[in-house]
This record gives sequence, C-alpha cells and structure tokens, in this order.
Amino acid sequence: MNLGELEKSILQYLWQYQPADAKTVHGYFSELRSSSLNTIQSALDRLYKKGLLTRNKQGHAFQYQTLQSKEEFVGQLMNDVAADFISAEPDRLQAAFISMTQNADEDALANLEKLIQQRRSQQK
Amino acid sequence: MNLGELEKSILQYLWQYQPADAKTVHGYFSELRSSSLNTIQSALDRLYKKGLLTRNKQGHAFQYQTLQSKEEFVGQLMNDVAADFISAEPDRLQAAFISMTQNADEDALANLEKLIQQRRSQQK
DNA sequence: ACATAAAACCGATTGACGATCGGTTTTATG
DNA sequence: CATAAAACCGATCGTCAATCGGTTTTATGT
Repeated sequence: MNLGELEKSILQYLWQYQPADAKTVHGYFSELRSSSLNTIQSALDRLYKKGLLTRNKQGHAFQYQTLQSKEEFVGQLMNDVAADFISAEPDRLQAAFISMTQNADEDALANLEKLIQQRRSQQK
Repeated sequence: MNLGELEKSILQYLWQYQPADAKTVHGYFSELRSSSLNTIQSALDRLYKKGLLTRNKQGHAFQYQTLQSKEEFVGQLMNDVAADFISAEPDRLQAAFISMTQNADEDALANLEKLIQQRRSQQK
C-alpha cells in the first residue's frame, strides 16, 4: 500500500475527528495547505477505492470513516513491509522485534513484555 | 524509502550472495526475469545512491554489498512506516506492534517473549 | 604506452501513481 | 421541479522505477 502525503494527512485527520465529509476536511486543511475542495475530494475517493475508508451519504455529502484503527492500520503496514522481505513467520516476528527495540529503553521493553504476556494468557 | 520490485529482488539477492557485481546479478536474474545488464546496473546504482549499498572496484567492476543486514533494514522500514503515523507515542507504537502480531501463534509469542527477555538482560 | 574489451555513465523513454483542479453530471431538498 | 451542493470525469503535472541504447571511461594484456 503506497500512500501520498495528502492521503496520510487525511487519514490522520479522520482518526482524530471522524466521521467527516470532504467539505469539513477541506475546511480543516485550508489553514495547513492550499488544496482545493476537489483535491481533497479526490484524495478521499482514492482512499475509499483503496479500501481504507467507508462512506455513506448523509444529505448531500458522503461521510467518510476509517475502516481500521490507527494501530491496526500501522500494524498492517509494518506487516506488509516486512512481508516483502521475510516470508517465514518466526523470522518476521524477530525482525519486528528488532525494529521495535532498536532504540527502545528499558521501560519500553518491560512494557512490551507485559503486553505480550497479556496476549499469551488471553489465547490460553 | 520507496523501493521498486527489481530493487527489492536485488536486495534479496545480495543478502544471500553478496558481494556481487552487476554481471553476476544479471546472470542470476536472467533465469527469473528479462532485464538487460544495463537495467540491473542502473538498479544497483539507484540502490547505491539511496545509501543502501556500498561498492568498491575489483578489477573492472564494482562489487556491491548491502550496508545493513536484512533484519536491520526491515526494522528500519517498519520503523519508518510507523513513524509516518505515530510520532513520539511509545504506547501507540507498541499497540501497533501488538496488532501486527494479531495472528501470531503461541509458539511465536513465546519466542518473542524470550527475545525480549534476552534483550532486556543484555542492556544491563 | 596504447589498443581493446569491459564496465560505468549518460540520457531518453515508458508506465504508474499521487496531486491538482476545471468543468459536467447527478442528486437531495425546499 | 428548480437549484445549489456534491459527486464524478478527465486532463495535466511531477516524481520515480524500469528499461535500454549509445558514449565515455578504465583496467589490463601485449
């Protein structure tokens, strides 16, 4: 999945304020970048066609919403990028681990370990 | 960092067989894809200019080599892709990581936990 | 030193794709 | 059913990977 700058910004916006229609998004970005309403609209449409957003009409306009949480989405992205190079599952996890802990401090590691223990006990 | 298909394949090749010159790489890929020697050469050059490879002349030809291990590189990629959305929020990064391990099985998680413990004890 | 073969380098072309936006069509609603 | 609002269409631009022909540079054997 390749995303442009505008697309990323819109996703970020939606995770914070969704649902939103093109006009609202455009209103928000008018202070940050000079994109016409049409540009915002077509970026939303691209994201929709990429399967990252849902939309449903509310009056005149589509209300857009993300399909995944930011965490799920980023997890997916990391997985995809890793899968391009690493096929076997255990290796992939190991690589992920390395990336996560490249500059992780002790607290972060402890925290991570706790999360993993949680997950292990959850799935019996 | 955006990589094309050929670039990815060449990186994979190098991690397995480096160092190698353009001719060698071309020889390898001649069975897998129809790319001229020049195409391979310019892909190697692109990777070199992107800072992913080193090279030094050995007789006529440059011998190319990766700068990072596959694991380091993939870790970097995952980090970059996460950083696009998650800034300095360790918790969120971890959440994303956990979501990435959504369908990891018990063995993989156990393995991962072991790796974390290793890393924790390493760093005093 | 110099001819030559080998490789590097240069430049042009093609194909995707994100960003951009003007103009036309569709549609919700007073 | 008129109209304003939004969706949709299509064209252009910029960037970048892939491609490769042709030229320049260079390593090396005689």
